[in-house]
Amino acid sequence: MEILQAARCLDKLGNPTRLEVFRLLVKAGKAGLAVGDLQEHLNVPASTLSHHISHLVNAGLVHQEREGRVLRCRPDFELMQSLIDFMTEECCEGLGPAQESRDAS
Amino acid sequence: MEILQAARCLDKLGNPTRLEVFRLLVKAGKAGLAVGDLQEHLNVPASTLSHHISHLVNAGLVHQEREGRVLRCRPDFELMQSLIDFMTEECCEGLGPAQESRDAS
DNA sequence: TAAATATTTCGATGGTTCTAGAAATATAGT
DNA sequence: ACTATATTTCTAGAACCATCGAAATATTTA
Repeated sequence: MEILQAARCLDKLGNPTRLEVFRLLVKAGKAGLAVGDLQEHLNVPASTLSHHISHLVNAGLVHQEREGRVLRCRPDFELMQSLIDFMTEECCEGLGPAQESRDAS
Repeated sequence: MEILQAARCLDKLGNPTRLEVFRLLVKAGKAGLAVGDLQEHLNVPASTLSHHISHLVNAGLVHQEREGRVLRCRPDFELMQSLIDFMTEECCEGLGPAQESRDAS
């Protein structure tokens, strides 16, 4: 994953409401949740929620599919894993006990 | 880690300049980098850079220590690991092959 | 076609963030 | 004390984001 895409995803997940939305979707598993289900969990008006979901969709973190009257939202697990991999590899090296900045003699 | 703290960290890392700052610090290892070192890598004015660094410091992702005339910045590896753990546990379950949403019969 | 349900789009408002130049502060060396 | 270096704080404007009510759109059922 490129750094700009990572920053974009992190930015979207950096809003408490959106992070909670994403978390609820993940907890719901592959079946995901309808927008209305999310609304019941999150004390926000429909228009505000819709706005936040569209951010997540734009970033590719969530996909939507219409099922009759309801819109089902599913998280993109692969993208999330890519993001976590990026953070681990690019932003968290140096944690291991053997890691030291080699002295530049 | 609580969800609000996670959101705050993600929000701070969600800016491309700040993400790059943090990444550079991680790559530099435990020794970290001085603000001036960062400035040479990142094409931004000092005041803008300082502003971004203070966001990272406020979130606890970076610590600063004065060394003579320069301010040395070090990433908080533990906090970053906590954030990655949060994302993995709270926002990425469901990836394993055996994971399915159990039918609520 | 009308009514009900689910969700989005529109529009306005207030707040926050980004950016960057100028001035201020801190430290070290002369 | 003065100068140079390193970095922050101040200030202001532009851009962006969150919020939410109202109106619009999509779908199902009567």
